[in-house]
Formats: sequence, C-alpha cells, structure tokens
Amino acid sequence: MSKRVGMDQNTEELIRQSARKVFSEKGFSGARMQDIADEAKINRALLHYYFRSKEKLFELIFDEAVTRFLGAVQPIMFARIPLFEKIEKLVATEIDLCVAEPCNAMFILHEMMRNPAVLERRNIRKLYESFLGNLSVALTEEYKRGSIVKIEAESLFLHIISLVLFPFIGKAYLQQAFGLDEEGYWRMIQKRKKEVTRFVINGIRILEGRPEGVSSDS
Amino acid sequence: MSKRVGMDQNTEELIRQSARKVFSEKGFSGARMQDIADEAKINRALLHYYFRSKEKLFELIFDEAVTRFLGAVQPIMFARIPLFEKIEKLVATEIDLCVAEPCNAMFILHEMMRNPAVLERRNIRKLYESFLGNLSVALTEEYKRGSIVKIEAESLFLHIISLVLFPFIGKAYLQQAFGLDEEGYWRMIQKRKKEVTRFVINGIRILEGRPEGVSSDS
DNA sequence: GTCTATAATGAGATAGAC
DNA sequence: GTCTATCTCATTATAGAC
Repeated sequence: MSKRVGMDQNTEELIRQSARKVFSEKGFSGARMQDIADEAKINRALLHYYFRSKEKLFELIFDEAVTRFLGAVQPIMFARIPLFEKIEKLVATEIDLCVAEPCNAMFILHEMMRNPAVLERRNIRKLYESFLGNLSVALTEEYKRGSIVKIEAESLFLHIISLVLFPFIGKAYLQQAFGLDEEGYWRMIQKRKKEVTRFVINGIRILEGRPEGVSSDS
Repeated sequence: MSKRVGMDQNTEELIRQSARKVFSEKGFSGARMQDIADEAKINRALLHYYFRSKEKLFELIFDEAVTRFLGAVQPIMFARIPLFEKIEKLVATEIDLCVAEPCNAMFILHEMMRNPAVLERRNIRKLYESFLGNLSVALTEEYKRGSIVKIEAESLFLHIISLVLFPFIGKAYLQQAFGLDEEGYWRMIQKRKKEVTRFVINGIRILEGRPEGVSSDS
C-alpha cells in the first residue's frame, strides 16, 4: 500500500491506472483507447486483450470511482459521533479525497448526466436512505436540545457536498475568475476545510435562546 | 420575445438553438453533428454551410452560454443594494437561470476542464475583480457595523455559487441518491431558493453582541 | 439555401505472427 | 502476453446538383 510509484507489476493494474487517469480527465466520449494505451506505454490491442471493449473498461473504472467515493464517506455517516464533529470529518475527508483525485467528482457527475443508467444497478438509493435516516435522527436530537435550527437531512447533506465538491468541479473556471495559479488554488482548497466547516455549523447552530434560525417561513 | 415556439424563422437561429441543446447535454466530444442536424430537422451539410466546422459552432455556443450566465449575474453584483438583499437576489437569479437551462452549468465547467483555453480570450478575470472588489467593500462595511463575521469576498462568493450550481451539476446523481422523480427534483430546487439564502445569511450573520462567528482560528 | 453523394479520416475491435 | 497489420464502421467535411 506504500510503494506504488514504479508499479511495473502486472499489466492489468497498469492499464487500470492509465484508464482511470484518462477517463476521469476527458470523460468517456473524450477519451480515446489510444490515449489510454499511450499513458500506459503499451499497445492498443492489449487493452482489448485485458478488457474486451472501451465500454467494459469504462464501466469498471466508473464503478471503482464511485466505490472509492462512497467508501470514504460511509464510515463517517455511520459513525456515532457528535453532529458537529461528523460535519467536520465529512468535510475534511471529502476534500482530501478530491485532492487525491481532483477529476473524480466531475467525472462521476458528468457521466451520470450523460447516461443515468450507469449507476442504476448499484443501489445507491438504499445506501443514502441509511445515510440520511441516520443524519436525520442526529438533527432532530440537536434541534430538540435547542442547539440548531430545524433543517432536513437532505438539505444539510446537499449543502455540505455542494460546498465541498463544487470547487473541484469548477477548478478551471475558478482559477481564471479568481486569478489563481496551481499553488494558489490548492492553498485555497486547504483553507476551505476549516472555512466550510465553520460556515456550515454557523449556518445551522443556535447560540443563545434564539427561536428558530432567521425570521423566515416555516 | 414572447412567441418563440414555432420558430421557423431563419435557419441560422434554428441551428443555434439545436446546437445549444445538443452541446450542453452531451458536451463537445459527445455531440455529433448528426444529432444537431436531427434536432433542427435539417441536413448535416447545412450546418457546415452556416458554421464552417463543429469547432466553430461549438465556440459560438460556448461563448453564448458564458455570456448569458455572466449577463444575469453582473447587474446584481454591481447593484448598490444591501448585502443580504444582494445575496437573496443572486441566489434566486442564478437558480432561475439554471432552471431555464439546466445543463448549462455542467456544460461550461466540463468544457473548461477539458480545455481551459476556451475561455481565456474573454477576460473573465477583470470582470470578477470588479465583482469581488465590490462585494469586499460591502462585507467590510457590514463587518465594521458588527452585523456579520469576517469573511473574504472570494470565500462567500464561492460558497454561494457552490450551493446554487451544484444541485444542477449533480442532478442525475441526486435524483438517484435522494430517490426523486423529475417533479420531486424541481420542487426541491424551488425550495432551495429560500433555503440557501437563509443558510448563507445565517452562516455569516452575527445576531446580538457575538464576538466573531464561531470560536475558531483567525 | 438546401439537398444527395462522396471523400477523407478517425477510432474501436479483431486476426494472426511471435 | 504482446505486438503489427487490418477490418469495419462512424463522423467530419466537401463537391456538386437542384
């Protein structure tokens, strides 16, 4: 798990890595089998030898990407820890994950928009039902305790992943809009771990005896 | 401006509309000239007659998309209105824009990731410098008044566009994760106008004599 | 301006030698 | 297992009739 640099091991794994890189950067339609072969410094035909077709290879890579993403989030969503700590961990973990593979969020979401069926066989819904049910219980508790405003689990979860994932999805745009070079961009991302956590907690917490968030509708 | 349904007017405009739809849904690589021709119910050759190449047509559509987006945001960012009102307008306007063209955000950001140069000739940076400078002044004022926590204009702006744009970019994913059909999805989006506004304002506002947001670093 | 036909190239996939 | 050569089909683009 520690030394995966040279990685001249088996060809199959080499291809997977190359495919991951190329697919996640260019998407299914933009990626050429030749690109993947070049990246792996092997012949196109070998790709077909190991993984019958472009489609098959793609499905594998896509599935892996989703698995890694959910695998990192799952233990936190199921952990029995205080709400604010859970939020902090969720933010930090997802950001770290995206730092390690910056194109993954865009990759997953873009391919799902292209063809929502790519994910249908996995039963994402069941998993999220647990995530959200879990979170909902914690939110209700804290609400009754008077420490946070009333908010649905779906809303809060969506707020968090929006704040965390968008800066990666919009990397190229943000760099130009904010005038950031690579270094500046990554510094901004690191700063966001604390910033987003604080912003989210501030957004739902009640300090003294505040009635119910900001005066607004129900 | 009211009757653009039949729209048998000039062919050029018809092609533009079709191209906008196809490109924004499938991206540059995923879109076929045949798809656009089909959408417009005309011949492929006509596309080349009006717009020399796929590249040229794409650049036009992409530019239009960016223009429409910035065009809607600009007046709000430059308006001399109270901070909280500005936030509310920004959220509502951007959501409306995305409702009208749900694929546009993904389209712009995905194509920029594929090739950041597509936007380089426009000088986005200058525009955002004004946006952010403007916002920064308002934030400093409110901070001195003691009504909000200390926050950089870039951070707040990024928070807002993240919260607003992500649900559109992740539409397909969210629908499956949250178990939403089309109607449920759009209802959720509409609810978000108020929800995001409230959440953002809550996230930065100081109610009574709170010192500086949540106890945390500088 | 709009169409049909066709050229020219690109890209996925397979056959077969080594 | 890995390569070269080749097949096949899809796609962009153009030529030329109407």
